[in-house]
Amino acid sequence: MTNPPVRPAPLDPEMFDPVCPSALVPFRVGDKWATLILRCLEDGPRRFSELKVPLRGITAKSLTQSLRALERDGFVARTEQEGAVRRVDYALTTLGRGLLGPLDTACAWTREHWDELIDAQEAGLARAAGRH
Amino acid sequence: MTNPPVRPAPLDPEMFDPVCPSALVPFRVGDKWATLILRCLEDGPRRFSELKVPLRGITAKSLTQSLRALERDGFVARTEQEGAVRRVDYALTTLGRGLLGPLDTACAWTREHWDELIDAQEAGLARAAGRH
DNA sequence: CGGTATCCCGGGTGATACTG
DNA sequence: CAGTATCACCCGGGATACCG
Repeated sequence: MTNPPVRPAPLDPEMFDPVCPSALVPFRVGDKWATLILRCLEDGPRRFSELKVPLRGITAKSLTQSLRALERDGFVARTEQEGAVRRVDYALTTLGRGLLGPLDTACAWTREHWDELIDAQEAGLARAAGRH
Repeated sequence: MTNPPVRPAPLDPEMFDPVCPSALVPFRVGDKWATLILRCLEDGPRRFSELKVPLRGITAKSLTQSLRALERDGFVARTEQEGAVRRVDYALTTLGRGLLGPLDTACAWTREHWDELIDAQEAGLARAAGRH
Protein backbone atom coordinates (compact mmCIF):
# COMPACT_ATOMS: atom_id res chain seq x y z
CA MET A 1 0.00 0.00 0.00
CA THR A 2 1.53 3.25 -1.05
CA ASN A 3 1.14 6.07 1.37
CA PRO A 4 1.43 9.34 -0.51
CA PRO A 5 1.32 12.54 1.52
CA VAL A 6 -2.28 13.56 2.16
CA ARG A 7 -3.46 15.97 -0.52
CA PRO A 8 -6.89 17.43 0.04
CA ALA A 9 -9.19 18.41 -2.78
CA PRO A 10 -8.37 21.68 -4.47
CA LEU A 11 -9.80 24.76 -2.84
CA ASP A 12 -13.00 26.21 -4.17
CA PRO A 13 -12.03 29.51 -5.74
CA GLU A 14 -15.35 30.95 -4.60
CA MET A 15 -15.38 29.68 -1.07
CA PHE A 16 -15.34 33.22 0.25
CA ASP A 17 -17.23 34.83 -2.54
CA PRO A 18 -20.83 35.60 -1.63
CA VAL A 19 -19.71 37.77 1.23
CA CYS A 20 -17.07 38.16 3.88
CA PRO A 21 -16.54 41.90 4.08
CA SER A 22 -15.45 41.02 7.58
CA ALA A 23 -17.38 44.09 8.59
CA LEU A 24 -20.26 41.75 9.21
CA VAL A 25 -18.28 38.75 10.26
CA PRO A 26 -17.58 40.12 13.66
CA PHE A 27 -14.68 37.96 14.64
CA ARG A 28 -11.15 38.50 13.49
CA VAL A 29 -8.03 36.57 14.32
CA GLY A 30 -4.65 38.11 13.79
CA ASP A 31 -4.68 40.33 10.75
CA LYS A 32 -7.12 40.81 7.94
CA TRP A 33 -6.44 37.48 6.27
CA ALA A 34 -5.58 35.19 9.16
CA THR A 35 -8.95 33.53 9.72
CA LEU A 36 -9.39 32.93 6.02
CA ILE A 37 -5.98 31.33 5.82
CA LEU A 38 -6.78 29.11 8.79
CA ARG A 39 -9.98 28.03 7.07
CA CYS A 40 -8.04 27.27 3.92
CA LEU A 41 -5.74 24.95 5.83
CA GLU A 42 -8.57 23.08 7.48
CA ASP A 43 -8.52 20.12 5.12
CA GLY A 44 -4.77 19.70 5.00
CA PRO A 45 -1.55 21.37 3.90
CA ARG A 46 -1.65 23.91 1.12
CA ARG A 47 0.95 25.46 -1.10
CA PHE A 48 1.63 29.14 -1.26
CA SER A 49 0.10 29.64 -4.66
CA GLU A 50 -2.77 27.37 -3.78
CA LEU A 51 -3.71 29.71 -0.97
CA LYS A 52 -3.76 32.71 -3.25
CA VAL A 53 -6.67 31.32 -5.23
CA PRO A 54 -9.57 31.65 -2.79
CA LEU A 55 -7.99 34.69 -1.17
CA ARG A 56 -9.16 36.86 -4.00
CA GLY A 57 -6.81 39.69 -4.60
CA ILE A 58 -4.35 39.05 -1.83
CA THR A 59 -0.84 40.07 -2.81
CA ALA A 60 2.15 37.80 -2.34
CA LYS A 61 3.45 40.26 0.18
CA SER A 62 0.34 40.23 2.33
CA LEU A 63 0.07 36.48 2.15
CA THR A 64 3.69 36.09 3.17
CA GLN A 65 3.26 38.50 6.03
CA SER A 66 0.15 36.80 7.36
CA LEU A 67 1.73 33.37 7.06
CA ARG A 68 4.89 34.50 8.81
CA ALA A 69 2.84 35.94 11.64
CA LEU A 70 0.80 32.77 11.97
CA GLU A 71 4.02 30.81 11.95
CA ARG A 72 5.60 33.00 14.62
CA ASP A 73 2.55 32.54 16.81
CA GLY A 74 2.66 28.78 16.35
CA PHE A 75 -0.59 28.36 14.47
CA VAL A 76 0.89 27.32 11.18
CA ALA A 77 3.92 25.24 10.22
CA ARG A 78 5.92 25.92 7.10
CA THR A 79 7.74 23.05 5.42
CA GLU A 80 9.92 23.37 2.40
CA GLN A 81 9.68 20.29 0.21
CA GLU A 82 12.83 19.30 -1.62
CA GLY A 83 12.63 18.37 -5.26
CA ALA A 84 13.14 19.73 -8.71
CA VAL A 85 10.19 22.09 -8.58
CA ARG A 86 10.03 24.41 -5.62
CA ARG A 87 7.26 23.53 -3.21
CA VAL A 88 6.42 24.99 0.17
CA ASP A 89 3.61 23.68 2.29
CA TYR A 90 1.70 25.39 5.03
CA ALA A 91 -0.22 23.33 7.53
CA LEU A 92 -2.08 23.88 10.77
CA THR A 93 -0.28 23.01 13.95
CA THR A 94 -2.22 21.39 16.76
CA LEU A 95 -2.59 24.80 18.28
CA GLY A 96 -3.79 26.27 15.02
CA ARG A 97 -6.30 23.51 14.55
CA GLY A 98 -7.58 24.22 18.02
CA LEU A 99 -8.35 27.76 16.96
CA LEU A 100 -10.83 26.41 14.46
CA GLY A 101 -13.13 25.38 17.29
CA PRO A 102 -13.93 28.83 18.66
CA LEU A 103 -13.75 30.16 15.15
CA ASP A 104 -16.48 27.75 14.11
CA THR A 105 -18.56 28.85 17.05
CA ALA A 106 -18.22 32.44 15.96
CA CYS A 107 -19.03 31.64 12.35
CA ALA A 108 -22.03 29.54 13.35
CA TRP A 109 -23.38 32.38 15.43
CA THR A 110 -22.91 34.81 12.59
CA ARG A 111 -24.68 32.52 10.16
CA GLU A 112 -27.54 31.97 12.59
CA HIS A 113 -28.03 35.67 13.12
CA TRP A 114 -27.16 36.81 9.64
CA ASP A 115 -30.55 38.31 8.88
CA GLU A 116 -30.67 40.15 12.17
CA LEU A 117 -27.16 41.43 11.56
CA ILE A 118 -28.11 42.75 8.15
CA ASP A 119 -31.35 44.26 9.39
CA ALA A 120 -29.72 45.89 12.39
CA GLN A 121 -27.01 47.33 10.21
CA GLU A 122 -29.45 48.74 7.69
CA ALA A 123 -31.50 50.26 10.48
CA GLY A 124 -28.36 51.74 11.97
CA LEU A 125 -27.33 53.26 8.67
CA ALA A 126 -30.79 54.70 8.16
CA ARG A 127 -30.71 56.28 11.61
CA ALA A 128 -27.26 57.66 10.99
CA ALA A 129 -28.38 59.13 7.69
CA GLY A 130 -31.47 60.63 9.31
CA ARG A 131 -29.43 62.30 11.99
CA HIS A 132 -27.22 64.21 9.65
CA MET B 1 -42.16 48.21 45.83
CA THR B 2 -40.04 50.81 44.16
CA ASN B 3 -38.49 49.78 40.89
CA PRO B 4 -35.43 51.93 40.27
CA PRO B 5 -33.63 51.40 36.96
CA VAL B 6 -31.21 48.51 37.26
CA ARG B 7 -27.78 49.77 38.21
CA PRO B 8 -25.05 47.17 38.22
CA ALA B 9 -22.08 47.33 40.51
CA PRO B 10 -19.34 49.75 39.49
CA LEU B 11 -16.80 48.37 37.07
CA ASP B 12 -13.54 47.07 38.39
CA PRO B 13 -10.91 49.51 37.17
CA GLU B 14 -8.49 46.63 36.83
CA MET B 15 -10.73 44.17 35.08
CA PHE B 16 -8.47 44.25 32.03
CA ASP B 17 -5.23 44.84 33.80
CA PRO B 18 -3.11 41.71 34.07
CA VAL B 19 -3.13 41.21 30.31
CA CYS B 20 -5.10 41.82 27.19
CA PRO B 21 -2.43 42.82 24.68
CA SER B 22 -4.94 41.50 22.19
CA ALA B 23 -1.92 40.22 20.34
CA LEU B 24 -2.39 37.04 22.30
CA VAL B 25 -6.13 37.19 22.61
CA PRO B 26 -6.69 36.03 19.10
CA PHE B 27 -10.27 37.16 18.63
CA ARG B 28 -11.27 40.66 17.82
CA VAL B 29 -14.72 42.10 17.21
CA GLY B 30 -15.11 45.38 15.43
CA ASP B 31 -12.30 47.74 16.29
CA LYS B 32 -9.63 47.69 18.94
CA TRP B 33 -11.96 48.41 21.83
CA ALA B 34 -15.22 46.78 20.79
CA THR B 35 -14.94 43.49 22.66
CA LEU B 36 -13.85 45.24 25.82
CA ILE B 37 -16.80 47.58 25.61
CA LEU B 38 -19.14 44.66 25.11
CA ARG B 39 -17.70 43.00 28.18
CA CYS B 40 -18.16 46.20 30.15
CA LEU B 41 -21.84 46.26 29.27
CA GLU B 42 -22.41 42.67 30.27
CA ASP B 43 -23.90 43.43 33.68
CA GLY B 44 -26.12 46.27 32.58
CA PRO B 45 -26.13 49.80 31.16
CA ARG B 46 -23.10 51.98 31.67
CA ARG B 47 -22.47 55.67 31.35
CA PHE B 48 -19.92 57.14 29.02
CA SER B 49 -17.52 58.14 31.75
CA GLU B 50 -18.09 54.89 33.55
CA LEU B 51 -16.80 53.02 30.53
CA LYS B 52 -13.63 55.06 30.40
CA VAL B 53 -12.47 53.71 33.74
CA PRO B 54 -11.60 50.10 32.92
CA LEU B 55 -10.66 51.05 29.38
CA ARG B 56 -7.33 52.35 30.56
CA GLY B 57 -6.16 55.19 28.46
CA ILE B 58 -8.91 55.26 25.88
CA THR B 59 -9.59 58.76 24.63
CA ALA B 60 -13.07 60.22 24.47
CA LYS B 61 -12.74 60.25 20.72
CA SER B 62 -11.94 56.58 20.43
CA LEU B 63 -14.64 55.61 22.87
CA THR B 64 -17.19 57.67 20.99
CA GLN B 65 -16.12 56.16 17.69
CA SER B 66 -16.30 52.61 18.95
CA LEU B 67 -19.66 53.18 20.59
CA ARG B 68 -21.08 54.81 17.48
CA ALA B 69 -19.92 51.88 15.39
CA LEU B 70 -21.43 49.38 17.80
CA GLU B 71 -24.63 51.40 17.75
CA ARG B 72 -24.73 51.51 13.95
CA ASP B 73 -24.30 47.76 13.84
CA GLY B 74 -27.09 47.23 16.32
CA PHE B 75 -25.01 45.78 19.15
CA VAL B 76 -25.40 48.66 21.55
CA ALA B 77 -28.26 51.05 22.31
CA ARG B 78 -27.65 54.62 23.36
CA THR B 79 -30.20 56.35 25.56
CA GLU B 80 -30.02 59.92 26.69
CA GLN B 81 -31.52 60.31 30.13
CA GLU B 82 -33.28 63.60 30.80
CA GLY B 83 -32.59 65.39 34.02
CA ALA B 84 -30.61 68.20 35.51
CA VAL B 85 -27.30 66.42 35.15
CA ARG B 86 -26.44 65.09 31.74
CA ARG B 87 -26.54 61.32 31.58
CA VAL B 88 -26.15 58.98 28.64
CA ASP B 89 -26.45 55.25 28.97
CA TYR B 90 -25.12 52.54 26.75
CA ALA B 91 -26.59 49.06 26.92
CA LEU B 92 -26.36 45.83 25.00
CA THR B 93 -29.13 45.08 22.56
CA THR B 94 -30.38 41.52 22.29
CA LEU B 95 -28.10 41.12 19.31
CA GLY B 96 -25.17 42.52 21.22
CA ARG B 97 -25.81 40.24 24.14
CA GLY B 98 -25.85 37.34 21.74
CA LEU B 99 -22.33 38.22 20.69
CA LEU B 100 -21.14 37.52 24.19
CA GLY B 101 -21.75 33.80 23.65
CA PRO B 102 -19.19 33.20 20.94
CA LEU B 103 -16.97 35.75 22.57
CA ASP B 104 -17.00 33.71 25.77
CA THR B 105 -16.14 30.61 23.79
CA ALA B 106 -13.16 32.36 22.31
CA CYS B 107 -12.01 33.70 25.64
CA ALA B 108 -12.41 30.32 27.29
CA TRP B 109 -10.32 28.70 24.59
CA THR B 110 -7.64 31.33 24.98
CA ARG B 111 -7.56 30.87 28.72
CA GLU B 112 -7.40 27.09 28.39
CA HIS B 113 -4.49 27.28 25.97
CA TRP B 114 -2.78 30.27 27.45
CA ASP B 115 0.43 28.46 28.32
CA GLU B 116 0.68 26.84 24.93
CA LEU B 117 0.06 30.20 23.29
CA ILE B 118 2.85 31.80 25.27
CA ASP B 119 5.24 28.93 24.66
CA ALA B 120 4.49 28.78 20.95
CA GLN B 121 5.01 32.49 20.67
CA GLU B 122 8.32 32.42 22.48
CA ALA B 123 9.48 29.54 20.34
CA GLY B 124 8.44 31.43 17.26
CA LEU B 125 10.30 34.54 18.32
CA ALA B 126 13.38 32.47 19.07
CA ARG B 127 13.26 30.88 15.64
CA ALA B 128 12.75 34.23 14.00
CA ALA B 129 15.71 35.66 15.88
CA GLY B 130 17.85 32.67 14.94
CA ARG B 131 17.06 33.05 11.26
CA HIS B 132 18.29 36.58 11.01
C1' DC C 1 -20.78 65.35 31.93
C1' DG C 2 -20.50 63.80 27.24
C1' DG C 3 -18.89 64.70 23.82
C1' DT C 4 -16.48 67.51 18.85
C1' DA C 5 -12.77 69.48 16.21
C1' DT C 6 -7.98 69.31 14.68
C1' DC C 7 -3.62 67.81 14.10
C1' DC C 8 -0.57 64.25 13.49
C1' DC C 9 1.92 59.96 13.27
C1' DG C 10 2.82 54.91 12.55
C1' DG C 11 1.88 50.94 10.16
C1' DG C 12 -1.09 47.88 7.76
C1' DT C 13 -2.22 47.20 2.96
C1' DG C 14 -2.00 47.43 -1.91
C1' DA C 15 0.59 48.12 -6.49
C1' DT C 16 4.48 47.27 -8.93
C1' DA C 17 8.83 45.46 -10.08
C1' DC C 18 12.34 42.21 -9.42
C1' DT C 19 14.75 37.49 -7.91
C1' DG C 20 16.61 32.61 -6.84
C1' DC D 1 7.05 28.73 -7.91
C1' DA D 2 7.71 31.27 -3.80
C1' DG D 3 8.83 34.78 -2.49
C1' DT D 4 11.63 40.07 -1.57
C1' DA D 5 12.10 45.03 -2.27
C1' DT D 6 10.31 49.51 -2.71
C1' DC D 7 7.06 53.04 -2.88
C1' DA D 8 2.99 55.12 -1.63
C1' DC D 9 -1.34 55.77 0.41
C1' DC D 10 -4.86 55.64 3.58
C1' DC D 11 -6.79 55.74 8.05
C1' DG D 12 -7.12 53.93 12.82
C1' DG D 13 -5.81 55.86 16.87
C1' DG D 14 -3.61 58.98 20.28
C1' DA D 15 -2.85 63.93 21.94
C1' DT D 16 -4.70 68.17 22.62
C1' DA D 17 -7.96 71.76 22.78
C1' DC D 18 -12.50 73.24 22.88
C1' DC D 19 -17.94 73.16 23.47
C1' DG D 20 -23.07 72.83 25.07
